[in-house]
Amino acid sequence: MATATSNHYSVLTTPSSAPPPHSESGSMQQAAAYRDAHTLLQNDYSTLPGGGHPLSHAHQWITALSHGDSGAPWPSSPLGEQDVKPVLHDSDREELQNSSSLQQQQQQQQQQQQRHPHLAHQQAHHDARAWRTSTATTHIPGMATSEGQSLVYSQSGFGLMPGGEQGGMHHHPLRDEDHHSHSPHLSEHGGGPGAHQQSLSHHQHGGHQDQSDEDTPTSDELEQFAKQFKQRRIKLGFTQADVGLALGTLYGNVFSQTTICRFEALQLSFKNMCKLKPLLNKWLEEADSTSGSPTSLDKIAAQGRKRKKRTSIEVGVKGALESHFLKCPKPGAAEINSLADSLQLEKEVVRVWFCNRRQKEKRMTPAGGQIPGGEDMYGDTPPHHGGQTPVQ
DNA sequence: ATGCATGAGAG
DNA sequence: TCTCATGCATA
Repeated sequence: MATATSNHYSVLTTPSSAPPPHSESGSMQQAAAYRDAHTLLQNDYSTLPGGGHPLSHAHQWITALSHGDSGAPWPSSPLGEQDVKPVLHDSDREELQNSSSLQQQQQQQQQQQQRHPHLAHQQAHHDARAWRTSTATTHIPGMATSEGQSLVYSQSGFGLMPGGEQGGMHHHPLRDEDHHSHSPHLSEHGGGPGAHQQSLSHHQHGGHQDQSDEDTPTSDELEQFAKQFKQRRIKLGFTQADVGLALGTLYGNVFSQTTICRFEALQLSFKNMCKLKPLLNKWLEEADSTSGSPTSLDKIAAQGRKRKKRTSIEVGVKGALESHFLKCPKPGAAEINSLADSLQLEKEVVRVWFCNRRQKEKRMTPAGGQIPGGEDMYGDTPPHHGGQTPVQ
């Protein structure tokens, strides 16, 4: 049946100290102490015996940002050197951004760094799915942008939103909602993520507000950029991981190889793509100008955190899950329970599987060949909460 | 390159 | 609880 992790994860609790890093313990009780030998071996996870505060890896720096950009924003915690991030050059982000040279007209020098005590609003109320289905429908209304909410990510600290401002970026082409039964998808980028060069370069702005179209990347622009980026990156001899780390030194915002990869493959949500683009754009400039010089790429030690071992779901089980997904993308707790029971999986695993599955459907360039614009996908149609109903 | 997982934030 | 951004671990 399921592989190693069906029952319990290797729990090698150290006899000395093993403070469960999980602050939450509502749904996963047993999960309080995964300690995988692998993890422990690969990364020197010191479980902070003293401080004991479960820092959430990358999220640490939100605290640092509050200090402003004083060189090395890394709090590095009281532990000293567990994750000191040597910010080599604290290049001025402002100036560099102004000098956008080789890229498009995208200039968002307006990066106001608003550090609230909390930095919230991670999810704007817009729907970021199917962002490349630009010309989806004809209706595309003005879409009142929620000006009030700052789209500042809790993680971005700086205003690196493409909109320059935080008030005008929820107007991407929303794939026709589920209501629309028609979708003149002209995206004929046949072949998937590798052969898209479509020409839907048009702006979905109904010609209303919005300060400038330049700063709101269209799906097409993003595609082109991603492609171009990858090309340059490879030409310069950098790996995706390198870029991720470099972003850390440039912005204090480290990203993993995974994220870079997904960016290049356009496997992120529109919003996410927009957020990352300026960063990567800047990196390109940096890398370009520095090409030839010994760019000191630092290897930042991986932050520690115990992770549950990845559950490998068997193909058969996966198939079953997919079948259910087709019928009901959003199963309720009860259904998840029964499913988990019949499939002999943990409820959490099933729940997460569905979550991930939904996410996968939302990003474009779906693996399954789900071409955006190909009508509506599964009966998404969440008949509730206007929270995610973008079109207003 | 991608599958499963974590966690913040919102409802 | 869900979504969404993100990443460790792995195929």
